[in-house]
Parts: sequence; structure tokens; C-alpha cells
Amino acid sequence: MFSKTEKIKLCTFYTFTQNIYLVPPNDRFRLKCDSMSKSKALTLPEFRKTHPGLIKDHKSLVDSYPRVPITVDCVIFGFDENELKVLLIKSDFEIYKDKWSLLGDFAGDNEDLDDAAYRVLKERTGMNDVYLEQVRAFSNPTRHPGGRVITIAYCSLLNIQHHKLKITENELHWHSVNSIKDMAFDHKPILDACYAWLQKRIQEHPLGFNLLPDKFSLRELQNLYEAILGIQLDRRNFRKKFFSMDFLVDIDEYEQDVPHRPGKLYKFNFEKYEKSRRKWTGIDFA
Amino acid sequence: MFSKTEKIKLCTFYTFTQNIYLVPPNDRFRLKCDSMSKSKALTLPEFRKTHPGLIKDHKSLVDSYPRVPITVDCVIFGFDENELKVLLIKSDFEIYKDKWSLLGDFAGDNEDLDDAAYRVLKERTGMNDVYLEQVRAFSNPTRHPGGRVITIAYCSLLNIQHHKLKITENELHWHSVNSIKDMAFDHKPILDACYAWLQKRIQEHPLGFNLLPDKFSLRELQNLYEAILGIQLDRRNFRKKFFSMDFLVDIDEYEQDVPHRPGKLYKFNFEKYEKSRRKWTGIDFA
DNA sequence: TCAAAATGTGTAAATGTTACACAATATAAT
DNA sequence: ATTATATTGTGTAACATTTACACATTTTGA
Repeated sequence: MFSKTEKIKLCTFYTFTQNIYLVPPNDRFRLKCDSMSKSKALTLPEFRKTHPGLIKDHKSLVDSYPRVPITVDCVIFGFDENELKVLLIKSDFEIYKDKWSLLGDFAGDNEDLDDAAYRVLKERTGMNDVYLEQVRAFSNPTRHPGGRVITIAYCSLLNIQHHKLKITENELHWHSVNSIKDMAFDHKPILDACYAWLQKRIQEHPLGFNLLPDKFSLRELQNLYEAILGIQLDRRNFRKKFFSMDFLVDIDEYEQDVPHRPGKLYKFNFEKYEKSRRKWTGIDFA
Repeated sequence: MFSKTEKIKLCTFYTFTQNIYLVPPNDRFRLKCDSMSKSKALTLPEFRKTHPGLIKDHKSLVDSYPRVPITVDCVIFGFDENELKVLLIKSDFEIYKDKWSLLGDFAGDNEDLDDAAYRVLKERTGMNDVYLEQVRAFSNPTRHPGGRVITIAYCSLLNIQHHKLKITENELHWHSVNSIKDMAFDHKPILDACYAWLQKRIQEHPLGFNLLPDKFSLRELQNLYEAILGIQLDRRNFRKKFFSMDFLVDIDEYEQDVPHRPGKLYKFNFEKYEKSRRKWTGIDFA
């Protein structure tokens, strides 16, 4: 990873450590043995004791594992009217009538979860070149009224204006993230987790560009950051910062149909970014 | 989350954005439709067309989902002899003879994944007050020779010297993280992912204290950071930084049995940290 | 008593962040 | 055409943080 003798700027290190927080071991991360639900199946150590011969047969071991229905749920974010939006669908379930739920589906028998999430995206939006990243698993045994289902949450970012975007089903709607009160299943906490994840991520990685058109003005970029982070930023400092990163390409075009002086349009230079990324010594947010 | 009108220091924001990187949509996050494995089961949209009546019955819907064996795998880190260590076990499987694997077990029928991971920790180490956090799911259909198994990776940090730590099974051993070449299953990439996760995390959160004894010297703390990040840090600046955070409690004790001037010992003040955390406006790495 | 090894401490230079104001440019209304 | 309106585009000084760096002190062990 890093050579032991290589020095890095403490700056980066410090800036992060200064914001350090810790979840005390007795709080969020406490042992939950007391409240643990008991499984009928043998644990692996038990299995090894009771089936000393079987352990070498990995197929029969796997066959002995309990099996759980697995779904993926996609939190699909878009940016429109200076608001962060999320694509939701009217719940299929009677008990969640009038509630909205995330776009999800079960994982196929031999399907990688990333593939399943891409499949959901493709089926629902028609788009196939979309930012997608796994966030985390939600596994509360009572999270689904139809029985035990584990879901893996994915966060997706797309340009709501993209010409390929086709929301055909009329039960699909974009919702302003801040206006959503409750949802079907545990989808509200899942959305919250993905939103918090996004807020953190766009400060470390230039994910935000996935929400914008190919060409964008700095005002749009700033609006995006302000909307997602829920803060206001100084225009001059914002511009200074992004220009100093030197990944914006001036394409010598201007906004059109705005009732004021039009701003310049830029593209994000992925290639340059990728190259310069490798040069960075020091801490690397891989 | 944040009030729209509330201003935050751009400082924090900038420091992060300057290290922004982006995974181009055509690379790591490209659509994988072409390589997708086909599932025999109907997808949810298909199901809704072919079973318009059934959709309201959530139990039969869930029953129609494919079921997958789920495991948790714990990457248990410790710190000893100025090296980051990980607790591994000799593989149970003939085909992985002489290879090491992570500590894992399947998830019980109605067991939350966090509970399953805590259970593994308790069974293997005897400890129950341990830092544990989910990292992510690994779901490659061919990752397990015994058939399709999805695993959720957890990262755990514990004090290797803790009096409650009891490694009873003699097939368990601590390994220097940097010395591990290959492992059973896909456990090496899982370990790598958790190590990268940890490197990032200890710069944002004071997780590192979980690896140290209750009382520690600043030299130990610095050794910890240097070992995990693989870098060297300036001693004076390191001390200055941690003192300025003001979460270290001087307990007026000193190292013993060291062949040189003994250093002062400190504790980490969790409570003070928790309190001051709430005061922070601006970006919050929740 | 001395050598060895580590602890403990402060400051100046460099860098990064913040706060802030006014001219320039386009549209819309008159 | 002229003017009002709205927004873009730009620089600098004060402040805060980070970095680089050296020597006296304390203990052990020879």
C-alpha cells in the first residue's frame, strides 16, 4: 500500500482525525447476545463437532445452511428543480397501500448482487450506464411482512434529463428527498442511510457529476452540492475550489434561455482525474 | 439534516472535495447486463404481470423468491508488536488445505446479520464488548466451491491483550496483515476490502482506540496509526493534534519496564467526545 | 558515571480557508 | 434605445491549519 518510509502530508490526516468520532462499545456496538434470536440450525463450530467427516464435503455443508430470500433495493437519486429527488414506486402490497417503496427485486439463484441491482435499474429506467454502488445490508428478521428477507441497499445516481431515461410505468414517481415522511417496509431508514452515505461520499469523490448533464454551469454544480448537503456555500470560494482541482473543462459554451447573463458551461474531465489520482501519495479514499 | 440557511465552514468541505475522485461510469460501474447470469425465477415486474392476484399476498410472494445461503465473515483485527494482525483459522475444507480463512458462520433462520457476527465473535474469542461494523456483501456466484453462498463482511477491532480474550481453538492464529499472501475462498479480497475500509475509517473516527489497552502511551497510539496507514508521522505534530482534540485523559501514570524514559499513559474520553460531537455544525460523518 | 534510547516541548514558514464587493453581461420591460 | 433586473465573474487580506524541524530531559543498563 504505502512504503513505510514514505512520508505523507499530515494535513489530510489531521483534517480527518480532527472530526473523529467514536461509537462507544457499549452503545451502538454492544453485544446483542441477550436479544439474539435462536437459530435451530447448528452453527459451524457445532457442525464441525457433530459431523467430523462431513466437514470436508463442502457441498453438503453448504446444503445444510439455512437459506434466505435476498433482494436488492435501489435508491435512485436524481437532481431536478434544485432538489435532490428519489425514484419511488407505489407499493405492491395491500398493507402498504398509499405508501411508496424503493425499486427492488429479489436476487436470482446465481446472480451477483451488483448484477441484480443493475438489472433493476435497467428494467425501471431503461438506462444502463449509471453510477451504482452497494451501501449495506438490512437484515432485521421482521423487516418484511411476508417473512424473513434480507435486502442489500444500492445507491444509484443518474441524470434526470437523460434522453435514455424512460420511466414507462406510471406508478413510478420522482419524490423530493426532503419531503418523504414514511415509506413501505423499512425503506425510509434505508433511504436515510443512503442519503447520509451520499452526503459523505460527494465530499470525498466527484459523484455529483453523475446527477448533472454532460455540460453544466458552476451554478448548477453549486446548487447540487448545496441541495445535497443542505447548506449554503460561498460562490467565489466554491468556484475557486473546483477550478483549483483543475478537472473542469471549459468547453466555451454558455447557458441558454436564462433571463440574465449566461454562465459558462463545463465538462468534468474524467481521464485527467484518473491520471492525477494515481500520483497522489498520502491517504487514498479507495 | 442541516438548515438551508445555516452556513458551515467550507474548510471541511474543501478538504474533502480536493481529494475527490470518480470512478468513470464505463469502468468499474459499467452495466454488466451482457455478463449477467440468467435467473430462472421471474423478476418482480414479470411476476406482477403473470400473477396479478397474488401480488397482494406478501407471504406467497416472498415464498416465491429464490433462497440463498447467507454467511457472515468477521475480519478481526488486533494490534501487537507494532503490527496490525488479523485472526484467522485453518480452513475446514480439503480443497483449501493449508490455507487460512476468516472466521464466519451462516446466518440463522431468523437471525439479524449483526447478531450473527457478534455470535461468531463471542464463540471464537470469548469477548462480547467489541467494536464491530458491517463492511459489505460479497456475492459472486462462484465464490464458494460448495455452491452459491452470499457473505456479509464485518470488521471487528479488539485489544489483543484483553484479559477476556480466549483463543481456545488451536487452529486459530493471529497473522500479520501484511504477510498474508492468499487465503481460502475469496477471503483475501474480503480482507483487503476491510483493511482499506479500516485505513479510511481510522482517519475519520477514533476506532483505533479499540485496538489498544485502556491505558496507552502516545507512542503506542502513533505506532498504531503508522502501522495501519503504512506511513510515518511526525511525532510532535501527532501529539499536538491529539492533544488539541482534547479527548485524551492524562491519568498520571507512566509506562513500566521500558529501557528508556517512560512515557505518560492516557485514556480516551468517550463521554467528552460524545458530547462535543453534538455541537459540531457542518459536515457530520454519521 | 556515562552511554543509549526514548520522551516532551515551541516556533516560524507554508499552505489552505474564509469573508467579502463591484464591474460585466445578458434579458425583459418600457 | 434605455433602463431595471438578475446573475456571472473575479481578487485579496485576515485567519486558521499544517508542516518542518532541534534540543533538553528522564530513565535504564553497562
